[in-house]
Parts: sequence; C-alpha cells; structure tokens
Amino acid sequence: MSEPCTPPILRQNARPIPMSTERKTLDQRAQMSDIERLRHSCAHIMATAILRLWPDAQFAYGPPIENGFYYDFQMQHRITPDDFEKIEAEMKKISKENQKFEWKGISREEAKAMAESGRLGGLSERPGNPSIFKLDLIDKIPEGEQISCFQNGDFIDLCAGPHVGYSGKCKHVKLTSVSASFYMGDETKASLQRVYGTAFESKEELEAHFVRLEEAKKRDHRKLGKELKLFHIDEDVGQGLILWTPNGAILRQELQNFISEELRKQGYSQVFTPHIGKLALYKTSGHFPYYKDSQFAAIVENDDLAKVIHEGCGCGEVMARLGGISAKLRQQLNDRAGKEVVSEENVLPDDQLLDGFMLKPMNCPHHIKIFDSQPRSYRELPVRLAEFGTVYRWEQSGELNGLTRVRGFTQDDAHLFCTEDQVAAEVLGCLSLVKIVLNTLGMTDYRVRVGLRDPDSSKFTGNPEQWDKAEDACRAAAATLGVPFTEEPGEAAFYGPKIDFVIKDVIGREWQLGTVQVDYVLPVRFDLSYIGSDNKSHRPVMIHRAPFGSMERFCGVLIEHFAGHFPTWLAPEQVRILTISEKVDTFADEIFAQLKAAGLRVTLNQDADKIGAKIRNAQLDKVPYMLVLGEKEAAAGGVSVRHAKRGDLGVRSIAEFLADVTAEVRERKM
RNA sequence: GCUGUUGUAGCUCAGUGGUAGAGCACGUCCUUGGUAAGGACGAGGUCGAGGGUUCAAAUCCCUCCAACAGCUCCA
Repeated sequence: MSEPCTPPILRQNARPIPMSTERKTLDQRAQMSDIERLRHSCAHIMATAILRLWPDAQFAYGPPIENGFYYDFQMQHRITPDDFEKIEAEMKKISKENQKFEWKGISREEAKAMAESGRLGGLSERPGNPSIFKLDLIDKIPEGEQISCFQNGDFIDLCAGPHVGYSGKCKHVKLTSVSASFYMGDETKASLQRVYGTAFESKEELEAHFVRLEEAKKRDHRKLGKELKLFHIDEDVGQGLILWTPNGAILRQELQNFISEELRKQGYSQVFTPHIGKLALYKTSGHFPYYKDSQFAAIVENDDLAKVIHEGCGCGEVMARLGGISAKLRQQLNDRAGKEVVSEENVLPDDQLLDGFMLKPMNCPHHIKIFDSQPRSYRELPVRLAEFGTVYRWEQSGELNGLTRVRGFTQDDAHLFCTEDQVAAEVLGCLSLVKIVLNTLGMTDYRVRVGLRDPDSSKFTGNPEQWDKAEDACRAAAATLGVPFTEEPGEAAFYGPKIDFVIKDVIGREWQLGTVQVDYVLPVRFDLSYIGSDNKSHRPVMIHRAPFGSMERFCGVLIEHFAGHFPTWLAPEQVRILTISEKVDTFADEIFAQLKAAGLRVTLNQDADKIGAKIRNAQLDKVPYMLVLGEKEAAAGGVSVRHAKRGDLGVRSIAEFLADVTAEVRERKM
C-alpha cells in the first residue's frame, strides 16, 4: 500500500510541531521581546561559565524559549544537576563583571577562520578543537547575508542577537534541568547536552515563576489521581493502561452521562462495537500497514499460527503474510479510488495470506460497517453513530504521561454520514456541543484551529469544489462559535479540512483536545452509498468527531482544571456527614438514609476522631459538602453545612439542604 | 525509542559497605471532643527485578523494568 489513506484520525493529541526548516531573517530575529533578549543573553553567559569550567565545550545553539532559555553543547564532562550550583556561581560572577555585549559584523572568511581556530564559541583560540557546530551553522547562512557575532568578556559567539547591553542585567537566573538533544533536532546527528535555565528581570518575578510551577505541580492530575484515588497505573497491567478506580469511574461516568444526554438531544444514535477487528478491515481503511508502528501487533488465531509454524515460516515471513493484501481487495480499492492507491508489490496470493485481528486503533471502520449494513436513503441522513469507543495505540514509552498520553483510551467518538449539503450544519452541530460541554465545566478559555488545505500543495486529494465547500463550512461554523479561531493553511488532513479544539486551563497551559474532520476518502475506500431523491446512488460525506479527544485525556485536564475540587455533580463523594459524638449516631443515620434516598453520593464518618480532624480529612479529600452533626443539630432537626471552598454556611433545615444540593447536581452547577 | 534523573512500608521520604527507619495512612484500645491533625499500643518491607564485586551490598558495578524531565519553539 503506497498511500496512507487515512491518517490517524482523532489522534489523542497533536504530534510535536515539526521544526520549521525556514530560516528567519535577521530582522525577524531582531524582534525579540525584552525578556527574550535577557534570556538569550543569559544563554551566552551560561556558555561563558561552562567554558570557564570545561574549556573543551563545543556550543551549538542557545535560544530563548517560552519560559527561559537553553544552550546545546557537546563536551567530555556529563553535566548533572549537581553541577548547576557551580555553573550558577560562575554566571553570577560574570554578571558582576558587567561585561559589555558587543556586536561585530564579520566576513564569511573571518567567521570560518575563527571557527576553525576554536575561537568562535570559545573564550580563546583552541588549537586542535575547531568549533564544529559553528562551522556548520556558518555554512547554513545564505550567501550575502550579514554574518555577525557577539562578544561578552572573552566569549565570542556566532550570533544574530539581539542582546542586553551589559551582563549585569542578567542577575536573576536559575538553571532548571539538563537533558539530551540532537543537533538540529535530528536524531541521526550528534547527541548534545542541553542545559535549561530561566531568567527574569527581577527577583520577585523569578520567585513568582517558581511559585507558579509549584502551583502546577500541586494540581498535577497524576498526583491528585493518587491522592483522590481516581485511577491507577499498574506495572503488571502495562504502561499507559489506565485502571479506573471507583472514584475516577464516577467522574468519568458522570461526564459520559452528560455528553450522552447532549448527544441524544442532537439526534445521535448510540452504538457499541468490539475492541478488535479483522486485519482486512484495516487494510481497506488504510490504517494497516501505514500506521503499523503506532499500533499493537496483529493477533493471530491459534490454528493459523500453528499452520504457518508447521510450514516453517520465520518471523519475517509471518509478518509479511500478515501485511499482504489480496489481489481482489487491491483491485477493489484501486477501482473505487479511480487510481492506484495500493501498489502491486503488496499483493500476496490468497493461499499465502495470513489473517488476524487487530486491537482497534480507531472506531471508524466499525461505524462504517454499521452504516453500510443496510441500504440508506437520503431521507435518513445524516446518520450519526456515537460510541465511547476504546482504542489502542502503541505510543512510544517516552511519550506516555498519566492520563493525557496513554496506550488504551476511550474516545467520545462519533461518525456522521451525510450529504454534501449537510456538512456545514453538521460541523456546526459538533461545535455547539463542545461549547455547551466546555461552558458547563467553566472552561471558557479555548480556541479553535481551522486546518485548511494549502492550495499550492499537491498532497491534498479530492476536487477543489468539494474542498471549497467544506472549508467554507468549517470556517463559517468556527466563526459562529464566538470564540477566537485561527485559520491554518496546510494544516488540513489530506482528505478534508478539520477543526481542532485547544483549551487553556486555569494556569494558562494549553491542551489540545479533539477534532472535527471532514472526510471524503473513507466513503470511497469502503464504497459507501445512499439513494438520493433522484433514485440514484450517491457517495455520502463522513465527519469524524471526538470533541474531547478521549475520556482519559479529558478527565486528566479536568482534574487539573479544578485542582481536584470538582463541582458537586462530578464529585465522587458529594456529601460527608461528620458526627461530633456518639450521642448523635442515630440522628446521623437518619440524615444519611435521607440523602442516600435522594440519590446523593454520601458517606458517614462516625469515627472516634474529633470534629477538627474529621473536617480536615474531608477537606483533604475535597468533598464539596460536609454536614456537621452534634446535639445542637439533633435537637433542632437541622444540619450544619460546611462547603469545602466556601467554609461554614451555618445551620439549615435538612429539606432545604437537600433541595439545594439536588438542584445543584441536576443543573450541573459549577 | 534516545539522553539524564529517580525507584526503600499503602503514601511522603531519611538511611552511601556491617543483615532496615520516621511521619502520615491502617488495626486495637482509651477518649465523646463544635469547623483543618486528642492519646496509647500494634501490625506492616525478599530496599523495582536479575546478575556481579566483597568476609559482608538498600548502599559499589552491569543488564533489564518502571516513573519523571527533556528530546518542538530554530547562530
């Protein structure tokens, strides 16, 4: 199969943005903000300090980044965090020396000579130790462009700047981490050491930065997940495989109920499909073998496996047989596409093909088969098939992260099959669902990205008229949403435009959730059709949508968004009754029974602890409502209400409390 | 996957060559206390796994496993 027919639709999150290969012009680079300028200078000062300590260091590049700066370099000594103190002390000295940053324009020949001698990116000439990376970087500078360098103290670096005037400005600096990187981000090139640091103009800002980091750490969903017993990841089960514990299951279930309710309102039909499907299904869809590397290996049935082993097949042979495609399927796919999408080299004779199953990496093929299980009339379109569908993908181990990057996850998935004229309305429907859900959760800070085709690129298939229509639909839908959106040409999937949701959490971090994608390709590959009003067969358009990406990821973001303080309707434990003494046990039992009968998730703490300890525990467990019951309440027949965030709310009647809380839950108040 | 760091009780961590510790949580008992920690006693660990060095390894070395950070923001 030569052409990837369907990209990994609705991947959990975006791949890292590939490094742009375009060079910035000198003018563009000069447009650094003040803080970037400061941090860039800090990178030079760090390089100076490292050279004083380890003169053999070869520097590559050291830019300012979002929260600080780094410099990549190569040397004998391996930096560890233990070295930071030493380097920082040296940097402090350099700052005190108040070295002037001086710009110098030099010729290509001068630059090369300085690099050859080891002077560029060094404190002095270093015979026998030429500045290899700088030499390479000089070669990358286009002919005719001004080559410039900056000098502070003895350190001269190839650098377009800009810089602060004097090193004295760089006082409030802290090194944060060390890691490895590849030269030019290319893993075939040299492996470098990278030291990260951050810098601010004042001590207060530097400290505030670390306070923010602490805040982020406190609300880390992995930490809260453990503390609040929401989920567990077990080595024996496997990396990236989530075990939802009872508390987390409640959170997820409530969220699913909410989304399902909205889907029903919008005319979706719920379906269920199995977790595996035959290989041929994914050969038809195009997911196999193109995404083989990011999928779990095929599952081969015992008898088939015994047979090929009996025939003496080695591993490579088995893989080849699994990956082959029948001549008939190839013919079908090529005919449907009207061009060669599967080349002949992938074909194996039928008696050599080895069939197997795959853990599904996406739900679309299954939903397509449901759509195609009966003749469809234009009268029943759009068909909207929704499923909280669990899929499995082989993410690299280093990519795994808590709930936000996992190997098995459940998408809030749906596939819409509609006529071309319906695309606009359906895309709009998808967006409004997202809006409702995010607003209900108080996540009002989000933006959408509309991925359009690049008209100059040939990678986008299909006819231009369809594209224009679909793009207009996406653009118009995004515009009516009333949230900021950006149009990004070239960012479309090759088979159709898409809309991505990026939400910003309370502390300003952005999270990419799901996408809505218009697809003209899969209906062709699966030869889908419906009968139009003209009594002729037509090709439906498919829309893939998983607006929240996956339940795992979304719950992870929610945990951090709320810092574990969920609104009552989502809270695993909504009310905890705290007794002051044994004297009110009977009264507490009665209240407990009443709340339970009202459908609240309530627990009763009759431990021998003092009330202060019980309150503390309930606060730590982030239970929204605490009912303090003592003799006073028993006598009055009321309850003392304490809210985890609002504190003591005083004595209320049980009826009043019940009415308020059940309404709060029913209306999903924040 | 690559680079680095880390892995000791359910949790947070101390312990750097001489056969394992604290706090919290847990269990039992005492205490019946009014809005963020009452007290006593007790139980709990083949120190991530495997191998090696050593008279002796949680500690040093190697391999593996896992977690965390980075590997993208371009002299």
